[in-house]
Amino acid sequence: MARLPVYHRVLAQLAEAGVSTVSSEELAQACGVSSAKLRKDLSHLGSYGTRGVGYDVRFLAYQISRELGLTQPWGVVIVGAGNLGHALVAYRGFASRGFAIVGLLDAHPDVIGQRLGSPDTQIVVRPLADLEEVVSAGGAHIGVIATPAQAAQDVCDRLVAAGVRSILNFAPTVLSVPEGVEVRKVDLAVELQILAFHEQRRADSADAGDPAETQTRPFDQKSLGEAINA
Amino acid sequence: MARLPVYHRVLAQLAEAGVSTVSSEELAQACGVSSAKLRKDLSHLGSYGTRGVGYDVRFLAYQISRELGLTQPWGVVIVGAGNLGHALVAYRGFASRGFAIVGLLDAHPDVIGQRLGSPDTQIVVRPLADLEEVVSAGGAHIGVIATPAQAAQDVCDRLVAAGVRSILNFAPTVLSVPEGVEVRKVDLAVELQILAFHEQRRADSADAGDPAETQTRPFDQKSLGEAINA
DNA sequence: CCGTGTGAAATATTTCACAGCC
DNA sequence: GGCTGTGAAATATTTCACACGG
Repeated sequence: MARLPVYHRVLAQLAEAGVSTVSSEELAQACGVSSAKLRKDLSHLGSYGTRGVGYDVRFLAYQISRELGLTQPWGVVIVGAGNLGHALVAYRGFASRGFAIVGLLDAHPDVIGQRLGSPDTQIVVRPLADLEEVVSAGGAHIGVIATPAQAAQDVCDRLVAAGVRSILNFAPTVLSVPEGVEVRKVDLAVELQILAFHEQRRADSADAGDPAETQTRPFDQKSLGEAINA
Repeated sequence: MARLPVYHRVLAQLAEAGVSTVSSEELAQACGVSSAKLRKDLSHLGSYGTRGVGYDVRFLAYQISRELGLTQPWGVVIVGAGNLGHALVAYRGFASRGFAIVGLLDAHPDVIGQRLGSPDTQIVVRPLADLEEVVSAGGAHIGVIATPAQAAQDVCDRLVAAGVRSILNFAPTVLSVPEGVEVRKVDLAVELQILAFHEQRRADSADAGDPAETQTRPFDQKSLGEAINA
């Protein structure tokens, strides 16, 4: 479960829109969760709401950002300057949430030295060999792996050896890391496959009533659905 | 939960490496899950293993692909031809799993008409106005939103109106969709924030033993950690 | 009144542990 | 003997429903 960041983003948007107070019901709706779940989540942070009124938007946003560690800057190293690496560098959401890209690395000679990013936050692609130096000089806390699957484990090992303990992996591979290192992964094909599964389920239930068809798929659709859902 | 796609990918890799049989223990390790969980997940599909032996790699891979609906091709429309759109078009993992990009759309005049993709699977950026036509002509089942947050809800509405019922959203916004439409979202900033949270927790526990410091953060770290974990 | 905060109940998921089959 | 498949137990998460404070 990772809903705090969503709450935070929605609160930031509300604040920008000039809203000063929200009820759990309103905020929950905007975040796509139930109000009971939202209140339970927030209750873990403390009692920041006012009964009969709701939550102060800016105050709650601040409390969540403190909780998430967004009040201090985190250095991010991105390994892989392909299309995905480019997309990450261009992504506006990082800087605004306290993430600073302290390095962008790639193994391919053609892209090394390339200058990316907006004029104010320019970044140069450096050779993969500089990884250790970039991590220690830049004080990077988080490593992002945007390389081909083949290179991912090696890059991961080097990031860990250099002291990085939080890794975001876009390569379609299961990384093995020592105890204490946190890995999160984003796999585009996996997301599409989950959607395909639901499409298929819809197609299947469209021919419900055909007994022969039902016979050839002798599993429990309900529990399988539960098994694959988020 | 969405582990079937991972099992499938690892099985495909094993098959390619010439492995013909795996035990739940081995496969689980390669997938980064416990063997009990793996067996429980697989038991929902049927009894495809052999006691005392394990699973036939190719057979199990096929059964999972059937389950996921990977045995038939799914059309994918990508809206947004920025860096992320480019990355998605370039991603090899789609075609190999039965996903065909039937259209790539963008609102920006500069990129319309641009040709992307490898020589064999070329794709041209078409104007956003063609969305409805591309969806119906291409028989698209899945829509991918890779636009700025601002445009996402409008694009989503048009995709749904055109008949798309499965959406993968990369824009940092909560989409509202009618009943029966499945939305999955990938938010890069959210992933980084979750990692930042863990970094912060580590930093906090580093100054454990300082009572004053503990006093100023009067929440239950354990349950919060549980609340944010995947 | 209204809406938060929260115990208690209902669900869901994960883990255990072992019977059963190859 | 080894490994799957699975009930039963242990955890975790979500939902309910309402007491309590502003």
